Amino acid sequence: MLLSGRELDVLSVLWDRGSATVSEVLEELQDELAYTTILTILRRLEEKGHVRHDPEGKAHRYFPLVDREEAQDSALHRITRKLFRNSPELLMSRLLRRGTLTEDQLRELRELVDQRLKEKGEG
Amino acid sequence: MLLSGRELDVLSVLWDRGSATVSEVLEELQDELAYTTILTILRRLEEKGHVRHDPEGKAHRYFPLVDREEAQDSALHRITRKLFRNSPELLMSRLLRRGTLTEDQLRELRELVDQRLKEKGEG
DNA sequence: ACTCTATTACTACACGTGTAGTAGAATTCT
DNA sequence: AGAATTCTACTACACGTGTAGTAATAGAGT
Repeated sequence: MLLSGRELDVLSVLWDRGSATVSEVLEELQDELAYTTILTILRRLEEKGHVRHDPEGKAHRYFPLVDREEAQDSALHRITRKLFRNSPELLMSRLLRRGTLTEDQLRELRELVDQRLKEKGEG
Repeated sequence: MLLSGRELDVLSVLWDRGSATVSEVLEELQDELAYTTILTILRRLEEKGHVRHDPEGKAHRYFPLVDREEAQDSALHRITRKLFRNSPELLMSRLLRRGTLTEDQLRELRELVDQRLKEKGEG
C-alpha cells in the first residue's frame, strides 16, 4: 500500500473522525485546497480501494477501508528497507540519537522495551 | 529533501561504496535496469544537487553530496508528521509492538535508551 | 588509422500526483 | 416554482518518476 502525501492528509481526517464528507475534510485540513481537489483525492482513494462512501443527503460520506496501523507499518517497512538496510533496530537507534525525545518519553520507551523483553522471555 | 524509491536505490550504492560509476551501480542493484536508466537517475540526482561527478577515463564517477543520515532523518520526519501525529515516540512504540526485533536487539535498544537517559540527566 | 565497445547526452513516453475548472444534478431558500 | 447553493462527475494539465531508446563520442584493441 503506497499512499501519497495528500492521500495521507485526507486519510488522516477519516482516521481521526471515523468518517467524513468532503466539506469536513476541507475544514480540517491546514492547507487551503479547492473543494474539488479533495473530491479528486477521495475518488482516487476509492478507485484504489482505500476508502468507500455512503450517500448522505446530497453528499457522500467517506469511510476508510485501510487503517492507520496498516499505513504506518507499510511506510515503516518501506523506509526500513530503503534507508536502514532493512534493520528496524538501526531505524530506532537513529531516532534515539536525534534526541527529539523527552526524558519522560524515554522512560516510557524503556518500559515498552522491558515489556517486550519480558514477553520474549516467557513466549 | 525528497528522494524517490529508485533514487534511494542508487544513492544506497554510492553510500555503501563511497562513490560509483554507472556500471558499478548497475552491477550492485538487484533489479535489472537498463544502463541508461541508471544514467538518467544519476543525472537527475545531479540536477537536484544530491550527487556530483568527476570524470574517470571515459566514464563518470559519482559521489553523494547528501549523506545517508540526512536522508534517513528527512524520511523519518516526513512519516512521523504524516502518520504518527508528529510523535516519534508513537512511531517507536509501533515498531516495538510489531515485534520484529530479536531479544538481543531489544537489549541493545534498552542500552541505547539508558544511554540517552543518562545524557539527559547530566546535560 | 580503423573498428569495436563502453559511455554519455539527449529525447521520449506512460503513469501517478497535485491541483483545480466546468457542467450538471440535488437540495434549500424564499 | 424559481433562484441560489452545494455537491458530484468528468475533464484538464503540469510536474515528477520510472524506464529506456538513439545518436554521438571517447577510449581500447589491433
